Amino acid sequence: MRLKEGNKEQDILNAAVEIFAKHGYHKAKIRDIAEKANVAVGSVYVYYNNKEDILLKIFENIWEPLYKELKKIYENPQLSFRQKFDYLIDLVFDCFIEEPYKAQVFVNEQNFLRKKSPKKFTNYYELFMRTGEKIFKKGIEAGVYNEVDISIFKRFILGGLRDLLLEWANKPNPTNLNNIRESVKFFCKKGILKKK
Amino acid sequence: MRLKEGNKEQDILNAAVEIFAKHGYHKAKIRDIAEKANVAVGSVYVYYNNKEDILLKIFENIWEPLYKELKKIYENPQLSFRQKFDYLIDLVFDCFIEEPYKAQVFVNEQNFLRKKSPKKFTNYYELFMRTGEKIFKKGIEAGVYNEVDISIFKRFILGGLRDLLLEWANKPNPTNLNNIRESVKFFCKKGILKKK
Amino acid sequence: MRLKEGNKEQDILNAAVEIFAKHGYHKAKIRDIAEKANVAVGSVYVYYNNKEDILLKIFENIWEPLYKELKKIYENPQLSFRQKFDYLIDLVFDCFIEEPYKAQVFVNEQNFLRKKSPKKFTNYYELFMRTGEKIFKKGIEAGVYNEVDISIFKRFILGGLRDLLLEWANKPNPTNLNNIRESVKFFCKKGILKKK
Amino acid sequence: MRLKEGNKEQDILNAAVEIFAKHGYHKAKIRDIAEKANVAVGSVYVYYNNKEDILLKIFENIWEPLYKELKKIYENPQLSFRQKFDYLIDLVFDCFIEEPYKAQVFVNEQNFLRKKSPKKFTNYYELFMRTGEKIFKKGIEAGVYNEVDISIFKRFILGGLRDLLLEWANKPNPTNLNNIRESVKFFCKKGILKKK
DNA sequence: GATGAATGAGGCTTCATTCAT
DNA sequence: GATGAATGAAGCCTCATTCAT
Repeated sequence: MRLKEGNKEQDILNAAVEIFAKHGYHKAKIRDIAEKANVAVGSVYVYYNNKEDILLKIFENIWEPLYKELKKIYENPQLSFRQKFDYLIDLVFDCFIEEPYKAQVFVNEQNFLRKKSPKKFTNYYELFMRTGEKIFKKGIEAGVYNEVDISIFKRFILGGLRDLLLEWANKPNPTNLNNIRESVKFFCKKGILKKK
Repeated sequence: MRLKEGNKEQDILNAAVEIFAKHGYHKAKIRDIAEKANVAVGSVYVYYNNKEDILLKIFENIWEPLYKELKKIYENPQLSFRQKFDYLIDLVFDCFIEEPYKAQVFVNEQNFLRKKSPKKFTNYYELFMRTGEKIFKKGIEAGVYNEVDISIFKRFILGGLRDLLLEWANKPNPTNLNNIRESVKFFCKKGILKKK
Repeated sequence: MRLKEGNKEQDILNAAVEIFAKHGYHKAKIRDIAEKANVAVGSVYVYYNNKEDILLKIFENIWEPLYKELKKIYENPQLSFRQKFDYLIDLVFDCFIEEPYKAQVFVNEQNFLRKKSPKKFTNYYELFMRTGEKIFKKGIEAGVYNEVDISIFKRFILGGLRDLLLEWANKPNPTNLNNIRESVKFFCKKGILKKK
Repeated sequence: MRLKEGNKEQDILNAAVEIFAKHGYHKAKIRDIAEKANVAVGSVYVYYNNKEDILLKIFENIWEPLYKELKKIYENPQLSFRQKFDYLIDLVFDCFIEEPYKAQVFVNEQNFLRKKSPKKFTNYYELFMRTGEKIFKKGIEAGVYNEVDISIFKRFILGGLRDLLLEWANKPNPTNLNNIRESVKFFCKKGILKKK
């Protein structure tokens, strides 16, 4: 039989990330994805059921490693809660540092996709959020974190990160991203008001 | 019931906010907007050049009052920087507290619209951001705020607020919004780490 | 407002009959129907939900008058059973005598459509068949017709008519159709075996 | 279970009959046929040039034995014309009595296929029809059959049989088919009108 | 022969926008 | 201004067929 040529499945996914990032999911055309992947239009449908399926796969690929890494942080007894917070932030940034297109898709399409297909959206997102929540909860119990409303705080943090990622992704530059990362850590930990 | 007063322009805008919120800008149909507004499809084009034009108007209507109110806060010598921060947060929440549909459009469509038509996007957004920046700058100079990177901080705050607004808008409830508001103020000012 | 120009709904239907007849339902293209009707492709969807909907309408238009006329025959006390049979046959032939395209669609697409969308298929078909059945039943009770199995006989007759209609429709010619009509009447009434 | 004996060609044909029957020729997918035949898609094209070719082969397989059997009837001097008619009807029913799928394909696809590819359609069909015609002609000359228009009568009979076969094939049951068979013989021979 | 990955032409349908009244 | 019928470009997806192994 005819063997698989190269890795079309991955090529298509990479192309989709770029096309979705540049034009947005709705304006992105399957034809453009296929062309970018050096693949025929029909081949896209050999590997994915439809356009939405591609986007779902992209988010699966984002949230699965994020969750798995966060789990390690959560379960690591060596780390202080201060460190755990820093590492959580690092995790998100590291996920996108070399991949601004992925960052754009992540920021721009998640809300839409979760609303449209909540059943199909990757479970790793929920797992990630719950694990983050558990870290905060333990940190509060340990008296290290302030007694914030965790469910609100976690959304706030993630939302803030998203906007920063997007801005960076429009003019990607690793140095900037590291500046951003440290700034975020600083004011998430210290807040805006100077200690007296 | 109040009789139709012939303010079709506003009826269409209100309808558009709801339809955009429910289906997203791209999936929203002009026909649905017209129906919701009790207006013929053609009438939509009497008042707006095209679909995008409606969305631009919605954002104009959001950012103009936000900017104007923020300017008052900025210029008010009576307010401490601590208060100014609180008021800034209140401003954003008050803008949406009775209008979850508006919140959803605000959160979901701004990035897309700014990217697609940066020239046409309301200037009040930039004015608002710059004014916020000036408040922070002065607060830092006054030694009240920590020396955060303002351009990063402002995006972070706004991003965090957006995600929270969206979550709330999916199950709108004024009490919740006020809880969220106070939580946000707390940890933006204090940070997550407890003072020793 | 813009008024309806001519009668596009009917134009489209007429065009569809011709295109369906020539190419068959499955190979028929909406574009060809639109062109034949001197109408834009989109206009087809102003009047019909989809391709199948057009075909359903065609069969509605065939079976509704057939049923209504047959009902008159059934209820007419002036007619002998011998006449009723002749009139039934005439009814079907008259329905198609000037319209070979309609005959082709009638013959070629009914089975498919009934199988695909039994719920949406016109009720007049069932009504027609039941009325025909009632005529035969009464004719048998009156001792005029042989005691054939009606449910079988009615299908046989209709099936035979269909094939004849199709052959005629491929080379339409009113004279032929009248020959066919009289032949059918003859052997349906007398059978193939000569009376001794 | 009998082990696979490697008769892919026949397996594919059998699978095609079932798939064509269930979905209709146009909606039938080569992939489904291949799956049903436990064969790879490509293998279908080892044995058949294309989809239409499969259908042509199915009809060849139907009409060839029909013709050959009818020829025997025609040439058999032992049989009365009365018997010849009965045997003709039996022939058609026997062809499908164990194979409702084949009946469905026979009824639903012949018109389409003959129209689309008259050149490629099996010659045995024409031979069958001509032989049937000859039987009737001789029966008329012998004064046994009524002087019907043979070319019309043969189409009528065949059309009637088709509709009955289809109805039966949708709910196959050998007993019913034998009832149908006898009914058909009865009224084809006697007609609907009772002898006075 | 056997396989199934790869292809790409083609069609149905949608829907923002236009325009005649 | 108001209307809604009419338009037609554009895109997702299907699937028969091909072909490299």
